[in-house]
Amino acid sequence: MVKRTSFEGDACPIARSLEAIGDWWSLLIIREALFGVRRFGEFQSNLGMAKNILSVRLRAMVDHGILTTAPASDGSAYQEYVLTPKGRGVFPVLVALRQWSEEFDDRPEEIATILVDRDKGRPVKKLELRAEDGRLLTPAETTLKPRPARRRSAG
Amino acid sequence: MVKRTSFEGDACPIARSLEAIGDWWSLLIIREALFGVRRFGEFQSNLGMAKNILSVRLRAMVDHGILTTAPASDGSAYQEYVLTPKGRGVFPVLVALRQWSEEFDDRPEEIATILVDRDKGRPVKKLELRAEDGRLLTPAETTLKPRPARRRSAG
DNA sequence: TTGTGTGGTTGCATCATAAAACCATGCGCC
DNA sequence: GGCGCATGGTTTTATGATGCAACCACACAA
Repeated sequence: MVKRTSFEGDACPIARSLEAIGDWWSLLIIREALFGVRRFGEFQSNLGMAKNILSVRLRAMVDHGILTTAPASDGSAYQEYVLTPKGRGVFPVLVALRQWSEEFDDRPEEIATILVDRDKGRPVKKLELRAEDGRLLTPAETTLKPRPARRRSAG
Repeated sequence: MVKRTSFEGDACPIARSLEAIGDWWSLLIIREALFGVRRFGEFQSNLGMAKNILSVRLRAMVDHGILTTAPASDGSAYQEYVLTPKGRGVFPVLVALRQWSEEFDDRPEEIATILVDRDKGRPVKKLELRAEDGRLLTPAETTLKPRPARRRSAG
């Protein structure tokens, strides 16, 4: 197989996420969707991507439960693509990517926008990883444990 | 050009991040590196990926300042690949991907590991986006603003 | 019926990826 | 000091993914 090695059966949750949204376009499509974009043509012109690729990606994300097709909404007879809760759950990933760029990009002056708290107009805080008791955690202060079996092994 | 449309000059920081780490393997390589993997062969066998691709990815990430090559460390005469601060800064992205999978994966029982606080052995908290004053923010409570110009326009 | 706009699908050229073969170096061994 | 083997890659070659352009389908209007 010279296929693009699927991570579908992988036990690592990171690999499993990448299986769904780890390609070039999906995260940008979700970014647009979070801004309220719903129509095929709007995705296409905003992202400047090929229509066939967009078509394939939208369908894949619908299959993954990230998007849903809604029959209409503003009168026109075409369907729309709206985020499911699973799709909206990608938001922290996008924020993490954004903040990584803001912190480490070699040409930060080329970054056009900052993410702000809508109420105050002030930049948001950096995402922080905290322990159950609220302690800030560095990567080294974390570790992986085997997932505990579900009670009754989920019959 | 039928190239894989580069986002290099894009003003969106998310696109810029994806330009560097948005491909199939880079994030998994960084995941391994955060676990302490440093050697070519170890990356290769842990990830089960083709050696040529690994070679290309490692070089690209070195070029991007995510990894550095260290001449040696444990006696053997080969070089190693170690994360830079920029590389370690990817950690929140990986955590966000992991948590997305944990929350929304269709087959969560296939996820093998959970991320825990090393001290207490307890699961870490979900990443949260907060305003400057500490208020929890939903996507809808955020917005984008043009980046303010640097003082003196960085003459 | 023709024309236009939206929402796609199809065809074909090109690029990226993957597997395997090959090459280079270091090292144990005799 | 030549032989085999492990490590760390590079080259070769086949195929899947991507991108552009052209085409098709449907709704609506004149």
